[in-house]
Amino acid sequence: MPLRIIFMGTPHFSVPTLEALVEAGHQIVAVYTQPPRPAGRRGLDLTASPVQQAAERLGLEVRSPVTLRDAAEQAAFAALDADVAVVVAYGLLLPPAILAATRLGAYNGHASLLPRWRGAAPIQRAIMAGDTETGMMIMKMEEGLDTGPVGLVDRVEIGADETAGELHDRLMHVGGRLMVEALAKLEAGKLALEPQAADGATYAGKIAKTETRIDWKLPATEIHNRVRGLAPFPGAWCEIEIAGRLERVKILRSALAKGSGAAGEILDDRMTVACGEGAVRLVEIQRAGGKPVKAGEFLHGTRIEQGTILP
RNA sequence: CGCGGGGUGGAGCAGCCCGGUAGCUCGUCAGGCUCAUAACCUGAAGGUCGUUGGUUCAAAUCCAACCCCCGCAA
Repeated sequence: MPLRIIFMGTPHFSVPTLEALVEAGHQIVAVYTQPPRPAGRRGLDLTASPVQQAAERLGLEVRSPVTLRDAAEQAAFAALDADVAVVVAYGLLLPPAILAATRLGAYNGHASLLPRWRGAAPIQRAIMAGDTETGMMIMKMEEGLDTGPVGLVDRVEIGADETAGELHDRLMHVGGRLMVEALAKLEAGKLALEPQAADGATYAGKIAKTETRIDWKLPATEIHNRVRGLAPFPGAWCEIEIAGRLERVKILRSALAKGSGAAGEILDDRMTVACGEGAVRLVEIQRAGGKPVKAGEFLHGTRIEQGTILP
């Protein structure tokens, strides 16, 4: 039995779930997403969200209200007479009236092992914290931020060198499958909801730009985790003197290495940098104005002398 | 009209200010050496220097317009 579903999501992460629901034969009565925002360097172009682009490709109705707080929007939502709302990284708070406006309620796909990493950036925070395991959870939404009871869990190992981008891509597909499974159970009345653990809640706050600069005084493992957690977006960065000028470069991939020295010191001709404790090798780098390149290619055009101290 | 960097053989860069026969580190191909934790030696191929127009005896280099890429900021 197909369900009448309202889908709510915005970034790439949400798209596989939308596609999986369509694939599973459900009826998507409307897709809610964040309105097109100016993007790009010229400042003028409005760019539709990835979810909107996918919805239009699939021939689905798209709605992009700025808020769901006013009565008119809530009435329009309720008038869809949906069975369930499926929410994945939508980006807007859902007021109680919305949560209660479908027959079965609103269900959210979240990329962490709740109650750890509630909030905006669970994937990045998990890697930055050095977690070795995370997962996808399907929970019933409540008023609180990611506090609802959990219906399904799929645990996933985090590789020692895995980046947020890679983990993101894996989890979004896991999330799609898990949501389809959850809805099948829900429809059959077999979705058991369990309250989240009382202890261990942490919040995955948005990434602030002050966190993206690499501090070479930190231990190597922390720097490596930060590089992984911020790659490919927004990217951890540091400054390197190139041709006599300090230039900002993003570090998109690193590896833990042996060696020690003053924090920020280049230890060899392979971009191994001493940290406050231990060392990391810079593996993939992007100069301002350039595209990402392997450290080897970077060095073909730019000599970095051993003994240089990075600020 | 938000700020800024850039488009040079397959890759990453230099050369541009001070116009005059295209350079560096790699890669590729051929041969040698031989098994080297991103080897070494010798030789070779490969470029309308983003596009269009202008200035000039001469333009990668100066001028104008346009296309594309990227960093910051939103």
